[in-house]
Amino acid sequence: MNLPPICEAFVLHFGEMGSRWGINRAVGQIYAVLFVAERPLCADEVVERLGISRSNVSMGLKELQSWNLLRQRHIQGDRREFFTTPDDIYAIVRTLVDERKKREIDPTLSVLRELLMQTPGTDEEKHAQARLRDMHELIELLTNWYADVQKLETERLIQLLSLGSKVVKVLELKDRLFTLPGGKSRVANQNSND
Amino acid sequence: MNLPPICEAFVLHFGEMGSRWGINRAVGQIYAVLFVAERPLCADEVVERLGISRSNVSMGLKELQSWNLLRQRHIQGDRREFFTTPDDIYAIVRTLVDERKKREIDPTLSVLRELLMQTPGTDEEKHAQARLRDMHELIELLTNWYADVQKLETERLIQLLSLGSKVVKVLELKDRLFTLPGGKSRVANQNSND
DNA sequence: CTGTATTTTCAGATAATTCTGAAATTTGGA
DNA sequence: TCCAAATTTCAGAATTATCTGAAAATACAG
Repeated sequence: MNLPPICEAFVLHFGEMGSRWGINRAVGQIYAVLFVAERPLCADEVVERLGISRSNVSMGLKELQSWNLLRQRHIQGDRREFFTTPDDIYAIVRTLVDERKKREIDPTLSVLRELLMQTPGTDEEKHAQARLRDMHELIELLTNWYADVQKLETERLIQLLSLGSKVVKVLELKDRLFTLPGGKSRVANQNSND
Repeated sequence: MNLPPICEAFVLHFGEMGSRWGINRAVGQIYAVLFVAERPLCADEVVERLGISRSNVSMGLKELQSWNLLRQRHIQGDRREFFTTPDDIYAIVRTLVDERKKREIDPTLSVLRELLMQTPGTDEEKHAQARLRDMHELIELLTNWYADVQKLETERLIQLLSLGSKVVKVLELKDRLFTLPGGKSRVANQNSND
């Protein structure tokens, strides 16, 4: 691997981590190399830095492109294509989450919905459906939250995340205002599940 | 596969999805079978339902246990061990996130910190460190948010998530209150990054 | 302690994924 | 159009991961 020590350590770690997700080692390493590079690199430069075959890099770049994780650059008078990762790391994470959602969550939701439509034949199936309903509800809660929060500008998102659970103080206040002394909520809570 | 249609469809999908994460197909299927089962199952019952070898089930159960994803039950006068998933799906997701964080995020954070301590030898390394610093900062923001929110009771968590970006209205109000007419924030924002 | 039910381990078989080099294709300039 | 640089494709090799059956280990009643 033809990289300065800091970059090499990062690339190796990132490749390793990538392989714990659905992404294979080479693809993870290619992304890491582009992520730390000062300028866009062409495929042959990636080959040189990682010491893997040209065809492997070609396939890896294609895969990363299918995830929308790369930007392409053309340099005047040069036929090669150059690749970078977006400068804005928040944009990278948004893309990553969007794509994983599209590939993993959405199909799961549609399977769950389909199975919840079916008429259970036995008590066993009835119970299974109840479990799937819980799962469906939770995934919807999470994806709706994400869809909502995703619309925010990065600065607002950072504010929101920095606040963490302190937001709950607002909720507690709201509860105090809208709850009768007995403890029962005055307003029905659509997400209450017990 | 010896399961009613609804269960079978779910188990197959879940196994498929599991294999896109670091988890292999059999392990995903074992978890799915236990998740939809009406009562705790012993290893042989899992074998019967999935049609895979006894040893594969044994290894799969061990792996799931190392993720803290199973509860064990002993039945009076029965030598076998019975397994279930927790009833509370929120508890399941919390465990899942905790474990993934422990295995993937924490090691990454420590690699990033280590690399950021090193003295860069070249401009290339200096630039790489700047990128790693961005990544480190973002991961910290996300994990701190999670650590904070994780402490909430499930009902509060649901409230918080249901609110989504509506929380931001509070932030906007806060900004209006604490911002001078010129537009510059009156209070320094520790997380501003532009 | 003995015998049996149950679980675990692990070497080798099987299957799946990843990687490569060579050939085919595409691209853009002359 | 033709040529050469650049990229992509793909069959088979190399590597990894997964699965199995048989053997070993463990647990527990009597």
